[in-house]
Amino acid sequence: MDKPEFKINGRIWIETPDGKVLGPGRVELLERIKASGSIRQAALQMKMSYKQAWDFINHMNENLGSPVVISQRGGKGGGNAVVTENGLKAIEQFHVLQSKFREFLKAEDNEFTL
Amino acid sequence: MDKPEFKINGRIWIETPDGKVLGPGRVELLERIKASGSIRQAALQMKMSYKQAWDFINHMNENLGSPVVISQRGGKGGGNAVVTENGLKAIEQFHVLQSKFREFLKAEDNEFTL
DNA sequence: TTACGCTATATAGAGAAATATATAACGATT
DNA sequence: AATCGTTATATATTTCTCTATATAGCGTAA
Repeated sequence: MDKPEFKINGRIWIETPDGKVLGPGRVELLERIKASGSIRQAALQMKMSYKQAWDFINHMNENLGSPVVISQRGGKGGGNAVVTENGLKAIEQFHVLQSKFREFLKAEDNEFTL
Repeated sequence: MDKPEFKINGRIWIETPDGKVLGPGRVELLERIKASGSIRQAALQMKMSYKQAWDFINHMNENLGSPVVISQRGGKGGGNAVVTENGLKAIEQFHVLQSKFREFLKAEDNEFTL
């Protein structure tokens, strides 16, 4: 049969009254900062401009209760960035949500047929 | 405490190997075409350019198995557009999905706290 | 004290995406 | 035949977003 294959897909994020504050991209950014200790390197890895990465982090730091990344300039290596405890919790909790969402999508995947 | 209020939000859509083919906006467009009998009027109501509306419809017609909108030019009123049986099914099924998704979001809404 | 590489910030520029505009085609109605 | 409002299509323009670029600030280490 030439029935087209429809796939249900989607995206979830966390928002405050000020708008989106955390989503898959920002979480990946946090994880890469955690791994590399550098905003710049994380941005490069994701082929994202440093400015965008910095804007994301700044926005998260200001809207996620307490900072998720603490950065310093100067010193060994020129500076560094570390993910805070709060940031680690954000990563963890978003992963849980994302996992449940994937289950939802999987469960509904055969529910759309024309 | 000044714990910020986090809201989980998201978006779902239907896609084929060629990309997104149906989402909340396109469904609303179909509904307005159904109600008005006009692509132009539906686009105006949604403050969307006619071209964008037409492109959406064209893409849906070509990727949703069979056409969802049939349009004619000339004649009484200058022309008209009607939503097909297939289009009605698409609207209906997407609403079902969307409803389940809202339930999912609601259920998970307290699951993100920092 | 100089060099290094990163953070921090502003501004300019490129690219993409949406909109606006223009034009042709069409058929019932008058 | 002339009119009308819409569909259909192409092109130009605008708007927006992202990227690129430039510059300053910083502290450790050589």
